[in-house]
Amino acid sequence: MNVFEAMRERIEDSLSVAMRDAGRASVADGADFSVEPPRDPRHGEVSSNVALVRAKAAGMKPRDLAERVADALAAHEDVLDVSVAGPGFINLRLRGEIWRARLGDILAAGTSYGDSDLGEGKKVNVEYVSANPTGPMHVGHGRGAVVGDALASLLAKAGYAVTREYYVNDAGAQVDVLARSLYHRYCQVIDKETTGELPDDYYPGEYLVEAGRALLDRDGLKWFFSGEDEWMPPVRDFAIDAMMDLIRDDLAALGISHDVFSSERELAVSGAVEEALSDLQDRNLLYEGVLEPPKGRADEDWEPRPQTLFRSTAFGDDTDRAIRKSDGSWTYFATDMAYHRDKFRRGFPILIDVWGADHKGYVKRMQAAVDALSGGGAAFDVLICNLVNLSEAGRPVKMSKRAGTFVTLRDVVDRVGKDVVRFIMLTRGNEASLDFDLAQAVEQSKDNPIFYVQYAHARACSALRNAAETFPGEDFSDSALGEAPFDRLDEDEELSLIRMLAGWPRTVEAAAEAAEPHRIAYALSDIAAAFHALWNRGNVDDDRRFVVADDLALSRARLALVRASALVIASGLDVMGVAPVEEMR
RNA sequence: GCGCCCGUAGCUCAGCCGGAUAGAGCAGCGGACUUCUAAUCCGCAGGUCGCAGGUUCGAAUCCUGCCGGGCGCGCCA
Repeated sequence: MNVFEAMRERIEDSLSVAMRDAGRASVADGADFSVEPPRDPRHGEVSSNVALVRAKAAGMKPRDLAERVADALAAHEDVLDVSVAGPGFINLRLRGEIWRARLGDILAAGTSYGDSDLGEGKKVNVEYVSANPTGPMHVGHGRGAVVGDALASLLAKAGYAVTREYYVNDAGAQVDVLARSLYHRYCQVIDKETTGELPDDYYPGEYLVEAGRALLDRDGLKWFFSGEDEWMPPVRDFAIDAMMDLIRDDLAALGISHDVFSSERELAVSGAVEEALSDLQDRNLLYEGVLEPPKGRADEDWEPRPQTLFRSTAFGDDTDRAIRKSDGSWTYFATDMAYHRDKFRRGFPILIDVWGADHKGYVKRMQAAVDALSGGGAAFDVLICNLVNLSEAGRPVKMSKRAGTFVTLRDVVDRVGKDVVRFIMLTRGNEASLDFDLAQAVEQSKDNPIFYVQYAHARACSALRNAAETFPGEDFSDSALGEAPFDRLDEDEELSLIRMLAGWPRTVEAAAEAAEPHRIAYALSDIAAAFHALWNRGNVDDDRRFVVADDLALSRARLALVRASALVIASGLDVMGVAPVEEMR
């Protein structure tokens, strides 16, 4: 049970009662008012602004309406105390049992506590990573990967049917360059002397030397004496496969696997682009035109050129967009439009893309395109992930591909571990830039949020281990603790932690609705803080330890709270893709 | 020039679709350990929410205009 949602319904009922008693017509219902824990605990346990929001429609002063609703609420058995405060807030205190009973819910549900049907099983496609298959992933890609993956898990927890998708940009000039780079390495492996140095515009990474050897192993000297026309297609395929293997390995190291990989090239050859454009053509959204040069920027190479344009300005874009290059091939935008149309037509009414900050300027045109191609039927959202600034003990890590000092995502994951990387990547909103300090990330102190949260979980496990020693033979399983006498939990700090845990379903839903997985990290930090505070009381006062040797019943009740805290933390870590630890040693 | 993002305590940042006296961590100061791991906790101090208007019962939040910073701006993906 979600206490706040349950109270929302009671407030709705009380509102109707109040209106009827006042001789007013009932006001249309809806979720336009808040039911939430107030920031200041002196304002009660549950607070609502319903009277402020509905006063106008009710034709009453906010405080008058609040008084009436409060009177109706006061009659409810679960409500201990109601007051009207400030401009017309209704503040409630509930019977302790309402809160305590949530411990039973948590112990019964385990880490699936907080699961919600908010999404009503609607299909959502989350496209993330989509790094070009030209080399290993860098740290910036890693952020998009973690944010996308956590968002997908979050939406799944909130009741959406989520598909995790990767768009492989395996078409266009860059994969040809990749193929040439690989071919060059292949030739170098065979005969370094005659092949010569790697040209400047080729991909320089060592990983292509390995791929070159692998190509030699597979095909022998077959391509060494042939012309580019001949070797390009097979070598390109080989290169893309090799790079995708590399990327999949990098992702696996982060614990990420996608459900669907979509190929740009397959899309281009399947005629999907022509279909999409013909859709637009039919609706008169394509035309031949000449774009204005961008203002305020001197561009020597600018030449006015008539080209096929998509009327994206009709959907809020700043300028219309080209769909064909001068060599006759499609622009990236054209294939990407076809791709998004394809996703929509595969039955996803909700599309979410996770992109890097360098693609921010691309958002409007894609929104315009999805709008046009779905006839407004698709909800499309883009999460932009800002830069990651890597540092080491406060000093920025300088990276240069040429100097060979480039730090890859894999380097970082191998250094600090996947769980640390994932957690750190979620400690900021995705649009804010993120400082990632390699030294601080593994520091064992409260400066390090992942340590702080993991430590709380470990401590909880420790308390349970201790209980098993103190009370040999006693059953401290989740189901046994679910039967503990919760009414023994009557101290303010205990109740305050219980209320925090009871708010977990609300946190999950709010984070999912806002598509902000980082909120989970913040919520876990809050819960960990409350848990640590509770723990420490036991250091000051023996009677307040979780395990009290001469009072089994009290111990069981407290351990139920301890276990419930661990389960909620584990539930949040699960959304983040982080494994909870049971001890820190 | 245009577009998007950002500007909150000395520092790094939260702030849920407008809500009550703006929060947390770090740094600073003062306390709590013969530990269910003190790897933690408690307290104190610290703010014209960039500036100026507007919208309204109420604005850090929404709107407009400035100031300051970042990113992007026809055929690269």
